[in-house]
Amino acid sequence: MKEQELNPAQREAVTHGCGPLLVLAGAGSGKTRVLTYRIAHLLAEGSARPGEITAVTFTNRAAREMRERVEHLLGGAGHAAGVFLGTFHRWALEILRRYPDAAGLPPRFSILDTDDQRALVKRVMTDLGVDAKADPPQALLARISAAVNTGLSPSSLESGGDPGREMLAAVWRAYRDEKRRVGAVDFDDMLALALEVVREHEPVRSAVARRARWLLVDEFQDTNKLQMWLLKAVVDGDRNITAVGDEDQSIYRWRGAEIDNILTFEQHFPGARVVALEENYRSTQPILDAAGELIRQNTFRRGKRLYTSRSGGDPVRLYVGEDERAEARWVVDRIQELEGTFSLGSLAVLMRTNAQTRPFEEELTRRQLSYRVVGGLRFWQRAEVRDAVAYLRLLGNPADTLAFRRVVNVPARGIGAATMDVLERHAAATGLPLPVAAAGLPGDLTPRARQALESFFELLEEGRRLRGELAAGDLVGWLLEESGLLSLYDGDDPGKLARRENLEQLAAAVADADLHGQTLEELMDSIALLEEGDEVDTGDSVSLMTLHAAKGLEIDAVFLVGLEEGLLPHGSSRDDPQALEEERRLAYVGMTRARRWLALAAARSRFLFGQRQATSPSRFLAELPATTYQDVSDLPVTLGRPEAAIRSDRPTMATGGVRARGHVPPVPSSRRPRPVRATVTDTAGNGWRPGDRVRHRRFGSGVILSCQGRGPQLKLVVYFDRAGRKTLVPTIAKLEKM
DNA sequence: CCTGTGCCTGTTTTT
DNA sequence: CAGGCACAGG
Repeated sequence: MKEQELNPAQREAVTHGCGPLLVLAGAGSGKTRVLTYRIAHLLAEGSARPGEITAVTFTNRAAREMRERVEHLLGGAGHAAGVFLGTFHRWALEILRRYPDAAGLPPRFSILDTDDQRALVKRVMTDLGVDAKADPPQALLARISAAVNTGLSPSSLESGGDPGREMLAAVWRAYRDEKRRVGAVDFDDMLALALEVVREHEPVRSAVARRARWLLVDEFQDTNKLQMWLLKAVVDGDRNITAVGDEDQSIYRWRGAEIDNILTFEQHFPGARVVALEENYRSTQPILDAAGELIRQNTFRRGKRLYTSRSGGDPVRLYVGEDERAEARWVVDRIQELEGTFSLGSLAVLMRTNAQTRPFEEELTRRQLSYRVVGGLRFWQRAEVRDAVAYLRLLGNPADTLAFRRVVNVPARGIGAATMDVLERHAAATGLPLPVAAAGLPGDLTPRARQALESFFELLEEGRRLRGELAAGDLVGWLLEESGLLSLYDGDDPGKLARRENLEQLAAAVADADLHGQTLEELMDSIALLEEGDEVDTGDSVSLMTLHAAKGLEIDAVFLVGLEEGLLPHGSSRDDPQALEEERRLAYVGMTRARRWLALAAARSRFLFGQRQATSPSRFLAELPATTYQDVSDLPVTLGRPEAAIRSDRPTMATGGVRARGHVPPVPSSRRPRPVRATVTDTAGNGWRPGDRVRHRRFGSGVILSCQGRGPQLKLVVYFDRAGRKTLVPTIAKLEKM
């Protein structure tokens, strides 16, 4: 261990002994260095055995990087083999994979991706008779996710008689039941179920705690409530938790991140030592000055000031162009100039939304500069790859309804809506998961459909048999061939060729993983957990990416573009002071990625919404003192403070930085449940009775089989003449008596 | 049962 | 401008 390579604050953090430790690590202050040295230190000193260290990050990229650096410090690959080093989700998933019984899951439970989630919620909504037009499934899913991540349950939403919340609770409950039935978990479930298991099964908890006797958490500012509870549940004994983070870089509030977790760390872990890292080793002084001035405007922070011991550096540039094409032209002009100094691979254009890449792509293409869009449509998200993965999921989990629905007719086998209706009805009648019911080949199928289903299930059976015999890569190859997935893309138009290549790449990836000793199950977990930045090749091309995707990166020259009201800060944060602060942090994160060159850019008009619209410069630009940048626009630029910024509607803070205890921030309007129109046709007041004939807008007429619950929670089981058995909540469903 | 067309609507970030 | 959805025609 070479501890002399650390500055005094870093050394203090690295060599800290037992007990909670909070490291407030400003941007570029050596946060990863502290984490990796601390792990290496614990091992080298003999304080910890590898199997007692659990280090949790937010991205696979960070985990991988940390492992490499720890192993390097310890003298080579494999030296940190026993250390758990992975993302929160991977950690939770490992707990669930090891103790599926405790979580009430089948041994080979599937993992739903966002598309599956949306499809399932949509389905559940139609079953409940909720109008998907009024409430898009994604919106409900987002609210469910927010609720899960704050530890709520469906019943906690039901009080108060708000029909919108009741509807949400009903959808949530049905969605949850459906996942159970299907034997699948979604992303949020991983955390929620892991927490549940750990809380309710002491042997599991203590096993996890032993493995995490030394617990280290990266990017602590982005932990949410569930994650905090999970950490607290497994930290015992000496409470050796090391949390590293920077409140100024908290950018996942919309996903449940609680900036309070880092602001009030000492209340959660009394007696914690706090170490602040304020010396920046990344950026030049002008960049730090501008970024510091911006973030100073935030109130939800502890407050710190980064400094660097190096002097000099290029001034920060500001360019405001006529429109987004002028903005792109200016940026690419600079890129061409900088190409002499930096390699293309160390230049990046950062933006708020994915949609902003287009003009840059066009301009870069025009000048034949190579670029890559980080996190566009990702490999594992492509339709053909997801189809193949769905087949694999079905092999492992015969009850995987989502996977079944996805591929039962891919390639087309003549199983359309009519056949699916028969199957759904059969599944509802027998109470079996859809694919299991379908495998029983119910009687009222047309001969053609029966034939098609039969061969589909034979294929799956054969696949399950071959799983034991073939190497995983060969199994996938066989599957692609036999299922007809590959031949779907026969021919040589470029689209088909690309798809075929993707499928071949999938088979290659599986074969490769196989060689590395991963089972097919493990590989599929990895696929499900794969994310942003994981497939970034290190080729020499300019990166275009969102600010979120840039988190944790270090880039020689940064262009932060689209600094306009409505974009950055984004329009969705308009009425919410906390959301506005997060937008400011987002800009701050972007600026502090830059090592040596930083430019800020905006356009005066932008093509949005199908038409050209005038835009005004971001308030963040007005917040920068004119001395912190050099305006190089070819148009006169006036940076006024927009009305919203002048209105002092920011919550008041205790002086000194940390928010006053007990202060409850106002509920942001965007989070407040929106009233939803509920058609209550039960105006007579004497309710519904079994045997009553009813009519539903979509399902037609039917008869009530049974009633459960009362009041707004009343659920009816109705047998519809056309659509079969459905469970409906009459306060939500448009149901009328006949 | 599958595919193509045309209308409508809704726009953020993603482990 | 895009993607989703409903409907018509093959």
